[in-house]
Amino acid sequence: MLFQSNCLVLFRSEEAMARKKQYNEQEVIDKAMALFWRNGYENTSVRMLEKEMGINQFSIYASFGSKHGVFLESINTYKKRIKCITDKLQASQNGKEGIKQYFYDFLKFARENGVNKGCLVTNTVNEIKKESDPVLMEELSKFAEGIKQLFLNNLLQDKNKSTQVAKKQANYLMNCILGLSVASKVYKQSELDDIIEITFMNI
Amino acid sequence: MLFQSNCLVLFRSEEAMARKKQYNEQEVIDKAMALFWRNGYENTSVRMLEKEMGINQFSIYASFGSKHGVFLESINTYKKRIKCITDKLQASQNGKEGIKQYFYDFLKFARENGVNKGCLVTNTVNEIKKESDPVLMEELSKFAEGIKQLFLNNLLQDKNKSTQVAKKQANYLMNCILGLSVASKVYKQSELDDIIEITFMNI
DNA sequence: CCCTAAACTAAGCAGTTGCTTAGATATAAT
DNA sequence: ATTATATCTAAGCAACTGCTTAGTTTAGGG
Repeated sequence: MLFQSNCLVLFRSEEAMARKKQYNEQEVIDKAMALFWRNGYENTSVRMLEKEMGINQFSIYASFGSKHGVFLESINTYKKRIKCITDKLQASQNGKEGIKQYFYDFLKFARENGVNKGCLVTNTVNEIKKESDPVLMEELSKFAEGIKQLFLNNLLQDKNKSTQVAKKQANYLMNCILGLSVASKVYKQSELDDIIEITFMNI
Repeated sequence: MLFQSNCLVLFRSEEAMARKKQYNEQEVIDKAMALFWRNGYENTSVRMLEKEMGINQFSIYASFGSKHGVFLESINTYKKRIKCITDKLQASQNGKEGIKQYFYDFLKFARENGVNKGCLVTNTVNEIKKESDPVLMEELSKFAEGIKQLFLNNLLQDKNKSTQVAKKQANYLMNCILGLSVASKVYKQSELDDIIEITFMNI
Protein backbone atom coordinates (compact mmCIF):
# COMPACT_ATOMS: atom_id res chain seq x y z
CA MET A 1 0.00 0.00 0.00
CA LEU A 2 2.89 2.34 0.79
CA PHE A 3 3.47 4.98 -1.88
CA GLN A 4 0.52 3.67 -3.86
CA SER A 5 -1.28 7.02 -3.61
CA ASN A 6 1.82 8.75 -5.00
CA CYS A 7 1.54 6.55 -8.07
CA LEU A 8 -2.11 7.49 -8.32
CA VAL A 9 -1.18 11.15 -8.22
CA LEU A 10 1.16 10.61 -11.12
CA PHE A 11 -1.35 8.57 -13.06
CA ARG A 12 -4.18 11.07 -12.72
CA SER A 13 -2.03 14.16 -13.19
CA GLU A 14 -4.10 15.31 -16.16
CA GLU A 15 -7.28 15.51 -14.08
CA ALA A 16 -8.10 18.19 -11.51
CA MET A 17 -5.86 17.90 -8.48
CA ALA A 18 -7.03 17.74 -4.89
CA ARG A 19 -5.78 18.29 -1.38
CA LYS A 20 -2.26 17.16 -0.49
CA LYS A 21 -1.50 14.59 2.22
CA GLN A 22 -0.43 16.36 5.37
CA TYR A 23 1.84 13.54 6.44
CA ASN A 24 4.70 11.52 4.99
CA GLU A 25 3.84 7.82 4.82
CA GLN A 26 7.36 6.64 5.60
CA GLU A 27 7.54 8.94 8.62
CA VAL A 28 4.28 7.71 10.15
CA ILE A 29 5.23 4.07 9.48
CA ASP A 30 8.49 4.62 11.36
CA LYS A 31 6.40 5.67 14.36
CA ALA A 32 4.02 2.74 13.94
CA MET A 33 6.98 0.33 13.79
CA ALA A 34 8.35 1.74 17.05
CA LEU A 35 4.99 1.10 18.71
CA PHE A 36 4.64 -2.46 17.38
CA TRP A 37 8.21 -3.14 18.45
CA ARG A 38 7.54 -2.01 22.01
CA ASN A 39 4.10 -3.62 22.42
CA GLY A 40 3.68 -6.40 19.89
CA TYR A 41 0.87 -6.70 17.35
CA GLU A 42 -2.13 -7.60 19.51
CA ASN A 43 -1.21 -5.17 22.29
CA THR A 44 -1.20 -2.28 19.84
CA SER A 45 -4.66 -0.90 19.04
CA VAL A 46 -5.62 1.30 16.10
CA ARG A 47 -6.37 4.10 18.60
CA MET A 48 -2.81 3.83 19.90
CA LEU A 49 -1.48 3.87 16.34
CA GLU A 50 -3.59 6.96 15.65
CA LYS A 51 -1.94 8.83 18.52
CA GLU A 52 1.60 7.65 17.83
CA MET A 53 1.42 8.19 14.08
CA GLY A 54 -0.23 11.56 14.63
CA ILE A 55 -2.88 11.00 11.96
CA ASN A 56 -6.57 10.08 11.97
CA GLN A 57 -7.85 6.54 11.59
CA PHE A 58 -9.30 7.47 8.21
CA SER A 59 -5.83 8.39 6.98
CA ILE A 60 -4.37 5.16 8.35
CA TYR A 61 -6.94 3.12 6.46
CA ALA A 62 -6.62 5.28 3.34
CA SER A 63 -2.85 4.75 3.22
CA PHE A 64 -2.44 1.19 4.51
CA GLY A 65 -5.84 -0.52 4.21
CA SER A 66 -5.91 -2.19 7.62
CA LYS A 67 -4.07 -2.58 10.91
CA HIS A 68 -2.49 -5.64 9.37
CA GLY A 69 -1.33 -3.51 6.43
CA VAL A 70 0.31 -1.04 8.80
CA PHE A 71 2.08 -3.96 10.45
CA LEU A 72 3.36 -5.39 7.15
CA GLU A 73 4.81 -1.98 6.24
CA SER A 74 6.32 -1.77 9.73
CA ILE A 75 8.08 -5.08 9.15
CA ASN A 76 9.39 -3.78 5.81
CA THR A 77 10.67 -0.66 7.53
CA TYR A 78 12.29 -2.79 10.23
CA LYS A 79 14.23 -4.58 7.51
CA LYS A 80 15.34 -1.24 6.06
CA ARG A 81 16.48 0.01 9.46
CA ILE A 82 18.44 -3.14 10.34
CA LYS A 83 20.04 -3.16 6.90
CA CYS A 84 22.96 -0.99 8.05
CA ILE A 85 24.19 -3.74 10.39
CA THR A 86 23.43 -6.66 8.06
CA ASP A 87 25.31 -4.79 5.31
CA LYS A 88 28.25 -4.42 7.68
CA LEU A 89 28.13 -8.16 8.31
CA GLN A 90 27.95 -8.86 4.59
CA ALA A 91 31.03 -6.72 3.97
CA SER A 92 32.97 -8.29 6.84
CA GLN A 93 36.02 -10.40 6.07
CA ASN A 94 36.81 -11.39 9.66
CA GLY A 95 35.11 -14.79 9.75
CA LYS A 96 33.46 -15.52 13.05
CA GLU A 97 34.70 -12.22 14.51
CA GLY A 98 32.48 -10.37 12.06
CA ILE A 99 29.48 -12.39 13.27
CA LYS A 100 30.37 -11.65 16.88
CA GLN A 101 30.39 -7.96 16.02
CA TYR A 102 26.93 -8.40 14.49
CA PHE A 103 25.72 -9.80 17.83
CA TYR A 104 26.92 -6.70 19.65
CA ASP A 105 25.56 -4.44 16.92
CA PHE A 106 22.17 -6.12 17.15
CA LEU A 107 21.96 -5.59 20.93
CA LYS A 108 22.67 -1.90 20.42
CA PHE A 109 20.13 -1.73 17.60
CA ALA A 110 17.41 -3.29 19.76
CA ARG A 111 17.95 -0.96 22.72
CA GLU A 112 15.89 2.21 23.19
CA ASN A 113 16.27 4.45 26.24
CA GLY A 114 17.96 1.62 28.14
CA VAL A 115 15.11 -0.81 27.35
CA ASN A 116 15.84 -3.90 25.27
CA LYS A 117 12.96 -4.57 22.89
CA GLY A 118 14.36 -7.69 21.28
CA CYS A 119 14.09 -8.32 17.55
CA LEU A 120 10.76 -7.26 16.02
CA VAL A 121 10.81 -10.31 13.73
CA THR A 122 11.57 -12.72 16.61
CA ASN A 123 8.93 -11.09 18.80
CA THR A 124 6.39 -11.55 16.01
CA VAL A 125 7.30 -15.20 15.40
CA ASN A 126 6.81 -15.71 19.11
CA GLU A 127 3.44 -13.97 19.13
CA ILE A 128 1.57 -15.11 16.04
CA LYS A 129 0.58 -18.65 15.15
CA LYS A 130 1.97 -20.18 11.96
CA GLU A 131 -1.46 -21.25 10.74
CA SER A 132 -3.18 -17.89 11.45
CA ASP A 133 -0.97 -15.92 9.06
CA PRO A 134 1.18 -18.26 6.95
CA VAL A 135 2.09 -15.53 4.45
CA LEU A 136 3.61 -13.26 7.10
CA MET A 137 5.26 -16.25 8.78
CA GLU A 138 6.88 -17.20 5.49
CA GLU A 139 8.19 -13.65 5.05
CA LEU A 140 9.68 -13.64 8.55
CA SER A 141 11.29 -17.04 7.93
CA LYS A 142 12.89 -15.73 4.74
CA PHE A 143 14.33 -12.76 6.62
CA ALA A 144 15.86 -15.09 9.20
CA GLU A 145 17.12 -17.35 6.44
CA GLY A 146 18.90 -14.37 4.86
CA ILE A 147 20.75 -13.63 8.08
CA LYS A 148 21.68 -17.28 8.51
CA GLN A 149 23.12 -17.19 5.00
CA LEU A 150 25.32 -14.24 6.00
CA PHE A 151 26.52 -16.23 9.01
CA LEU A 152 27.30 -19.14 6.72
CA ASN A 153 29.26 -16.98 4.27
CA ASN A 154 31.35 -15.52 7.07
CA LEU A 155 31.99 -18.95 8.58
CA LEU A 156 33.17 -20.26 5.22
CA GLN A 157 35.86 -17.56 5.12
CA ASP A 158 37.71 -20.09 7.25
CA LYS A 159 39.09 -22.31 4.48
CA ASN A 160 39.66 -25.20 6.87
CA LYS A 161 35.92 -25.46 7.55
CA SER A 162 33.69 -27.84 5.61
CA THR A 163 30.33 -26.62 4.30
CA GLN A 164 28.57 -29.30 6.33
CA VAL A 165 30.08 -28.11 9.61
CA ALA A 166 29.55 -24.45 8.70
CA LYS A 167 25.84 -25.07 8.05
CA LYS A 168 25.39 -26.65 11.47
CA GLN A 169 27.28 -23.80 13.09
CA ALA A 170 25.10 -21.25 11.28
CA ASN A 171 22.02 -22.91 12.76
CA TYR A 172 23.70 -22.87 16.16
CA LEU A 173 24.46 -19.15 15.87
CA MET A 174 20.89 -18.41 14.77
CA ASN A 175 19.68 -20.19 17.89
CA CYS A 176 22.02 -18.13 20.07
CA ILE A 177 20.87 -14.82 18.63
CA LEU A 178 17.22 -15.86 18.97
CA GLY A 179 18.06 -16.50 22.60
CA LEU A 180 19.70 -13.08 22.90
CA SER A 181 16.54 -11.44 21.58
CA VAL A 182 14.71 -12.86 24.60
CA ALA A 183 17.56 -12.78 27.12
CA SER A 184 18.29 -9.11 26.44
CA LYS A 185 14.89 -8.27 27.92
CA VAL A 186 15.87 -9.83 31.25
CA TYR A 187 19.65 -9.99 31.62
CA LYS A 188 22.08 -7.17 32.24
CA GLN A 189 24.69 -6.12 29.73
CA SER A 190 27.65 -7.79 31.47
CA GLU A 191 25.83 -11.14 31.43
CA LEU A 192 24.95 -10.67 27.76
CA ASP A 193 28.62 -9.97 27.06
CA ASP A 194 29.63 -13.20 28.83
CA ILE A 195 27.04 -15.14 26.82
CA ILE A 196 28.36 -13.81 23.53
CA GLU A 197 31.97 -14.59 24.41
CA ILE A 198 31.20 -18.21 25.31
CA THR A 199 28.94 -18.57 22.27
CA PHE A 200 31.90 -17.98 19.97
CA MET A 201 34.29 -20.16 21.93
CA ASN A 202 32.32 -23.16 20.66
CA ILE A 203 32.99 -22.64 16.98
CA MET B 1 -7.47 -18.92 44.69
CA LEU B 2 -7.10 -22.55 43.81
CA PHE B 3 -8.58 -24.87 46.45
CA GLN B 4 -9.66 -21.85 48.51
CA SER B 5 -13.31 -22.83 48.27
CA ASN B 6 -12.45 -26.27 49.63
CA CYS B 7 -11.05 -24.59 52.72
CA LEU B 8 -14.23 -22.59 52.99
CA VAL B 9 -16.22 -25.80 52.85
CA LEU B 10 -14.18 -27.16 55.72
CA PHE B 11 -14.46 -23.96 57.74
CA ARG B 12 -18.22 -23.65 57.46
CA SER B 13 -18.93 -27.34 57.82
CA GLU B 14 -21.13 -26.79 60.84
CA GLU B 15 -23.61 -24.69 58.87
CA ALA B 16 -26.06 -26.00 56.29
CA MET B 17 -24.20 -27.37 53.29
CA ALA B 18 -24.89 -26.39 49.70
CA ARG B 19 -24.43 -27.67 46.20
CA LYS B 20 -21.12 -29.34 45.23
CA LYS B 21 -18.85 -28.02 42.47
CA GLN B 22 -19.42 -30.02 39.29
CA TYR B 23 -15.82 -29.61 38.19
CA ASN B 24 -12.35 -30.22 39.56
CA GLU B 25 -10.32 -27.01 39.75
CA GLN B 26 -7.01 -28.66 38.91
CA GLU B 27 -8.56 -30.37 35.88
CA VAL B 28 -9.99 -27.17 34.42
CA ILE B 29 -6.74 -25.28 35.07
CA ASP B 30 -4.86 -27.95 33.14
CA LYS B 31 -7.11 -27.18 30.18
CA ALA B 32 -6.69 -23.41 30.65
CA MET B 33 -2.91 -23.83 30.76
CA ALA B 34 -2.98 -25.75 27.48
CA LEU B 35 -4.91 -22.90 25.86
CA PHE B 36 -2.62 -20.15 27.20
CA TRP B 37 0.36 -22.20 26.09
CA ARG B 38 -0.95 -22.47 22.54
CA ASN B 39 -2.25 -18.90 22.17
CA GLY B 40 -0.54 -16.66 24.71
CA TYR B 41 -2.30 -14.49 27.30
CA GLU B 42 -3.81 -11.71 25.17
CA ASN B 43 -4.90 -14.03 22.38
CA THR B 44 -6.92 -16.14 24.82
CA SER B 45 -10.32 -14.65 25.67
CA VAL B 46 -12.52 -15.56 28.62
CA ARG B 47 -15.06 -16.97 26.14
CA MET B 48 -12.37 -19.29 24.78
CA LEU B 49 -11.42 -20.30 28.32
CA GLU B 50 -15.10 -20.99 29.03
CA LYS B 51 -15.29 -23.44 26.13
CA GLU B 52 -11.93 -25.11 26.78
CA MET B 53 -12.41 -25.45 30.53
CA GLY B 54 -15.99 -26.65 30.00
CA ILE B 55 -17.41 -24.39 32.72
CA ASN B 56 -19.37 -21.15 32.80
CA GLN B 57 -17.76 -17.72 33.22
CA PHE B 58 -19.41 -17.42 36.61
CA SER B 59 -17.58 -20.54 37.77
CA ILE B 60 -14.28 -19.27 36.36
CA TYR B 61 -14.62 -16.03 38.30
CA ALA B 62 -15.88 -17.82 41.43
CA SER B 63 -12.85 -20.13 41.48
CA PHE B 64 -10.07 -17.89 40.19
CA GLY B 65 -11.23 -14.28 40.54
CA SER B 66 -10.15 -13.00 37.14
CA LYS B 67 -8.63 -13.98 33.82
CA HIS B 68 -5.32 -12.97 35.31
CA GLY B 69 -5.97 -15.32 38.25
CA VAL B 70 -6.60 -18.19 35.84
CA PHE B 71 -3.30 -17.36 34.18
CA LEU B 72 -1.36 -17.30 37.45
CA GLU B 73 -2.73 -20.73 38.33
CA SER B 74 -1.86 -21.92 34.83
CA ILE B 75 1.74 -20.82 35.40
CA ASN B 76 1.78 -22.70 38.71
CA THR B 77 0.45 -25.79 36.98
CA TYR B 78 3.08 -25.40 34.27
CA LYS B 79 5.74 -25.54 36.95
CA LYS B 80 4.18 -28.71 38.38
CA ARG B 81 4.08 -30.36 34.97
CA ILE B 82 7.67 -29.51 34.08
CA LYS B 83 8.86 -30.65 37.50
CA CYS B 84 9.40 -34.24 36.33
CA ILE B 85 12.18 -33.14 33.99
CA THR B 86 13.71 -30.54 36.32
CA ASP B 87 13.75 -33.22 39.04
CA LYS B 88 15.55 -35.52 36.65
CA LEU B 89 18.11 -32.79 36.03
CA GLN B 90 18.51 -32.20 39.75
CA ALA B 91 19.20 -35.88 40.33
CA SER B 92 21.64 -36.10 37.44
CA GLN B 93 25.31 -36.79 38.19
CA ASN B 94 26.53 -36.60 34.58
CA GLY B 95 27.70 -32.99 34.55
CA LYS B 96 27.02 -31.29 31.25
CA GLU B 97 25.57 -34.49 29.78
CA GLY B 98 22.70 -34.23 32.26
CA ILE B 99 21.99 -30.69 31.06
CA LYS B 100 22.09 -31.81 27.46
CA GLN B 101 19.53 -34.47 28.31
CA TYR B 102 17.38 -31.72 29.87
CA PHE B 103 17.48 -29.84 26.55
CA TYR B 104 16.14 -32.89 24.72
CA ASP B 105 13.59 -33.56 27.47
CA PHE B 106 12.37 -29.97 27.25
CA LEU B 107 11.83 -30.17 23.50
CA LYS B 108 9.74 -33.30 23.98
CA PHE B 109 7.83 -31.63 26.82
CA ALA B 110 6.99 -28.58 24.70
CA ARG B 111 5.69 -30.60 21.72
CA GLU B 112 1.98 -31.38 21.27
CA ASN B 113 0.66 -33.22 18.21
CA GLY B 114 3.85 -32.40 16.30
CA VAL B 115 3.54 -28.67 17.11
CA ASN B 116 6.26 -27.02 19.21
CA LYS B 117 4.71 -24.52 21.60
CA GLY B 118 7.92 -23.32 23.21
CA CYS B 119 8.19 -22.72 26.93
CA LEU B 120 5.11 -21.12 28.51
CA VAL B 121 7.32 -19.01 30.78
CA THR B 122 9.53 -17.83 27.92
CA ASN B 123 6.49 -17.10 25.74
CA THR B 124 5.04 -14.99 28.56
CA VAL B 125 8.26 -13.07 29.16
CA ASN B 126 8.25 -12.32 25.45
CA GLU B 127 4.64 -11.17 25.46
CA ILE B 128 4.16 -9.06 28.57
CA LYS B 129 5.97 -5.85 29.45
CA LYS B 130 8.07 -5.78 32.62
CA GLU B 131 6.39 -2.60 33.88
CA SER B 132 2.83 -3.76 33.20
CA ASP B 133 3.00 -6.75 35.57
CA PRO B 134 6.19 -6.63 37.66
CA VAL B 135 4.93 -9.23 40.16
CA LEU B 136 4.36 -11.88 37.49
CA MET B 137 7.62 -10.91 35.79
CA GLU B 138 9.47 -11.41 39.06
CA GLU B 139 7.89 -14.84 39.48
CA LEU B 140 8.91 -15.88 35.98
CA SER B 141 12.45 -14.63 36.59
CA LYS B 142 12.69 -16.70 39.75
CA PHE B 143 11.60 -19.80 37.87
CA ALA B 144 14.29 -19.21 35.25
CA GLU B 145 16.80 -18.51 38.01
CA GLY B 146 15.99 -21.88 39.57
CA ILE B 147 16.73 -23.69 36.34
CA LYS B 148 19.96 -21.76 35.87
CA GLN B 149 20.97 -22.85 39.37
CA LEU B 150 20.44 -26.48 38.36
CA PHE B 151 22.63 -25.90 35.32
CA LEU B 152 25.28 -24.41 37.60
CA ASN B 153 25.18 -27.35 40.04
CA ASN B 154 25.60 -29.83 37.21
CA LEU B 155 28.46 -27.85 35.68
CA LEU B 156 30.25 -27.77 39.04
CA GLN B 157 30.24 -31.58 39.13
CA ASP B 158 33.32 -31.09 36.97
CA LYS B 159 35.89 -30.52 39.71
CA ASN B 160 38.31 -28.84 37.29
CA LYS B 161 35.85 -26.02 36.65
CA SER B 162 35.96 -22.76 38.59
CA THR B 163 32.74 -21.26 39.96
CA GLN B 164 33.34 -18.10 37.95
CA VAL B 165 33.56 -20.00 34.66
CA ALA B 166 30.60 -22.23 35.58
CA LYS B 167 28.42 -19.17 36.26
CA LYS B 168 29.16 -17.71 32.86
CA GLN B 169 28.50 -21.06 31.24
CA ALA B 170 25.18 -21.34 33.08
CA ASN B 171 24.12 -17.97 31.62
CA TYR B 172 25.26 -19.16 28.22
CA LEU B 173 23.20 -22.35 28.51
CA MET B 174 20.14 -20.39 29.64
CA ASN B 175 20.50 -18.24 26.54
CA CYS B 176 20.73 -21.35 24.34
CA ILE B 177 17.58 -22.89 25.78
CA LEU B 178 15.72 -19.58 25.48
CA GLY B 179 16.75 -19.70 21.84
CA LEU B 180 15.49 -23.28 21.53
CA SER B 181 12.10 -22.21 22.86
CA VAL B 182 11.79 -19.89 19.86
CA ALA B 183 13.74 -21.95 17.34
CA SER B 184 11.66 -25.07 18.00
CA LYS B 185 8.65 -23.24 16.55
CA VAL B 186 10.41 -22.82 13.22
CA TYR B 187 13.20 -25.37 12.81
CA LYS B 188 12.94 -29.09 12.16
CA GLN B 189 14.07 -31.70 14.66
CA SER B 190 17.33 -32.59 12.88
CA GLU B 191 18.41 -28.95 12.93
CA LEU B 192 17.49 -28.68 16.62
CA ASP B 193 19.61 -31.77 17.28
CA ASP B 194 22.58 -30.18 15.51
CA ILE B 195 22.14 -27.01 17.53
CA ILE B 196 22.16 -28.90 20.82
CA GLU B 197 25.24 -30.89 19.90
CA ILE B 198 27.25 -27.77 19.05
CA THR B 199 25.94 -25.97 22.13
CA PHE B 200 27.64 -28.54 24.38
CA MET B 201 30.80 -29.08 22.35
CA ASN B 202 33.31 -26.92 24.22
CA ILE B 203 32.03 -26.45 27.72
C1' DC C 1 -39.32 -32.61 54.11
C1' DC C 2 -38.01 -28.04 54.59
C1' DC C 3 -34.56 -24.39 54.38
C1' DT C 4 -30.16 -22.37 53.79
C1' DA C 5 -26.41 -21.46 51.00
C1' DA C 6 -23.41 -22.51 47.41
C1' DA C 7 -23.18 -23.52 42.30
C1' DC C 8 -25.38 -23.22 38.33
C1' DT C 9 -27.43 -20.69 33.73
C1' DA C 10 -27.84 -16.98 30.86
C1' DA C 11 -28.55 -12.36 30.09
C1' DG C 12 -26.39 -8.04 30.25
C1' DC C 13 -22.92 -4.35 31.66
C1' DA C 14 -19.61 -0.65 30.11
C1' DG C 15 -15.50 -0.22 27.64
C1' DT C 16 -12.59 -1.45 23.66
C1' DT C 17 -11.71 -3.60 19.26
C1' DG C 18 -10.98 -2.97 13.97
C1' DC C 19 -13.17 -0.51 10.58
C1' DT C 20 -16.64 2.75 8.00
C1' DT C 21 -19.15 6.69 6.75
C1' DA C 22 -21.19 11.35 6.37
C1' DG C 23 -19.93 15.75 5.81
C1' DA C 24 -16.59 19.69 6.06
C1' DT C 25 -12.12 21.38 4.11
C1' DA C 26 -8.38 22.25 1.14
C1' DT C 27 -5.99 22.18 -3.31
C1' DA C 28 -4.80 22.57 -8.08
C1' DA C 29 -6.22 22.47 -12.97
C1' DT C 30 -9.56 24.85 -15.65
C1' DA D 1 -13.58 32.32 -9.32
C1' DT D 2 -15.30 27.71 -10.39
C1' DT D 3 -15.11 22.95 -10.05
C1' DA D 4 -13.59 18.38 -9.21
C1' DT D 5 -11.70 15.41 -6.03
C1' DA D 6 -8.63 13.80 -2.55
C1' DT D 7 -7.96 14.53 2.53
C1' DC D 8 -9.48 15.79 6.65
C1' DT D 9 -12.52 15.45 11.23
C1' DA D 10 -15.43 13.13 14.11
C1' DA D 11 -19.20 10.37 14.92
C1' DG D 12 -20.75 5.77 14.75
C1' DC D 13 -20.95 0.68 13.47
C1' DA D 14 -21.19 -4.30 15.02
C1' DA D 15 -18.45 -7.52 17.34
C1' DC D 16 -15.75 -8.57 21.09
C1' DT D 17 -13.36 -7.66 25.67
C1' DG D 18 -13.28 -8.80 30.90
C1' DC D 19 -16.54 -9.01 34.32
C1' DT D 20 -21.22 -8.87 36.98
C1' DT D 21 -25.71 -9.87 38.29
C1' DA D 22 -30.49 -11.62 38.63
C1' DG D 23 -32.71 -15.67 39.06
C1' DT D 24 -32.86 -20.89 39.08
C1' DT D 25 -31.16 -25.39 40.60
C1' DT D 26 -29.15 -28.54 43.73
C1' DA D 27 -27.21 -30.46 47.80
C1' DG D 28 -27.19 -31.67 52.63
C1' DG D 29 -27.91 -30.53 57.78
C1' DG D 30 -31.86 -29.77 60.76
